[in-house]
Amino acid sequence: MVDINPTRPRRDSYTVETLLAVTVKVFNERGYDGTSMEDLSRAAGISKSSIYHHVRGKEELLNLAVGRALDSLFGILDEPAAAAGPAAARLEHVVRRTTEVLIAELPYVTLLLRVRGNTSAEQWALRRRREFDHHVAELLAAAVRSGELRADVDPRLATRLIFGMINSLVEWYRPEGDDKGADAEQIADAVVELSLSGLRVPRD
Amino acid sequence: MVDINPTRPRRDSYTVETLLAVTVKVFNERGYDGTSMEDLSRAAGISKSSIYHHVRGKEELLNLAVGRALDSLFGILDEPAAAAGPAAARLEHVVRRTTEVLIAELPYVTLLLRVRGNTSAEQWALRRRREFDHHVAELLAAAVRSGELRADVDPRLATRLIFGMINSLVEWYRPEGDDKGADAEQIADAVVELSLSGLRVPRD
DNA sequence: GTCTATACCGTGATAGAC
DNA sequence: GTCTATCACGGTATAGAC
Repeated sequence: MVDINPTRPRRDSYTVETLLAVTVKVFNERGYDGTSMEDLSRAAGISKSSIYHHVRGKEELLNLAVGRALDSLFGILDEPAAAAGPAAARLEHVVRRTTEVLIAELPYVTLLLRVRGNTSAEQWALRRRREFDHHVAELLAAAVRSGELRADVDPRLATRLIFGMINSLVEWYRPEGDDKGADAEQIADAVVELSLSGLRVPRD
Repeated sequence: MVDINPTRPRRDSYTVETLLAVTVKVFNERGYDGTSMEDLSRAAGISKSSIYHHVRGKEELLNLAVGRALDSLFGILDEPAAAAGPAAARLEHVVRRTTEVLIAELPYVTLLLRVRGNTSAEQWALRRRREFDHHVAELLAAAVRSGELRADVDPRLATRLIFGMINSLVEWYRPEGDDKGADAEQIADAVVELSLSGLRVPRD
């Protein structure tokens, strides 16, 4: 008989997937470098050496986590609404979806955003993040050229500030209850509204 | 004869201040936990044990750095333009000055923003940061109540997003050349403009 | 104020039994 | 698939000479 909820780690028998979920939680609490294999074994409820049965070591756990986050983010760029139509509408879609994906994959994206580039695998993650940002900056620049967005703010700078706004979610957002979807909706609205229309009351 | 530039660390004879400058740089590159005393001694050009002559240990260096960043930030709230006048104008001043201070004290604020709360000193730093944010959220809420800002965005959420935008500077901004002040001005303008008016072209 | 030498402990990782 | 036992290494920190 198959387990009803395969994403929740069960004591007695881990898979890489369930072990990863526990691991990422601890990494985010204590930082990657601040987490020892001892910490992980305690959190998972198994011995250190049992962890090595599932993965090569600590760094492999990090790679699996950030890889998953990157896949989710790049998936957004392939969505129809991000690939065709007026540039400003495509931008709005990417901004909204990035916010939603960040919330849906919160632990994994959190870890991705904290990677500093100490190892070569981390540097690869940083390069892919820059690639994603660059793609969005292109979109924003196109919207400026077509007159849909203001020309008096540097597209690169604006892109960075908007991502700063979105990415900062990992610093404070904590899912509560079962209406995580509604939460995400409300926050995504605020992000889109703030970045496109601003806080000031409209004059008309 | 007194040294011309006491903020630049000289080989042969460190002070706590000059040692701190080197330390913070390395902490930001490799992460606090990822930095060993060996790393610090190599970067400073003195032996490990010489470092212990100046400070009690690694954690004291962290405390000194984040304390300095917090002092700079809280100094903003005492400025006249932040303490009196219409709420929206006070908010705009705090947003602009926070951006400027962050750029002026970049290495120290960067370290502050990366603190995760592993030790009690780090938890204290997190509490003070929240205190600062709370103060600004109050300002924003007051501006909403007086009708100066839109009422359809939650003040707490808006505050967090704006700080997210500002704080994200530490992830990518690198001072270049000698016009650091001009840089700061341009970025602060963009932050204020984006958060208050948004990217969309005005309709009037 | 700096050095060399070293104590001591926690770390990531392995061996081999069950 | 998990365990206990153990290893080699690198970490923070200290002692004491110059």
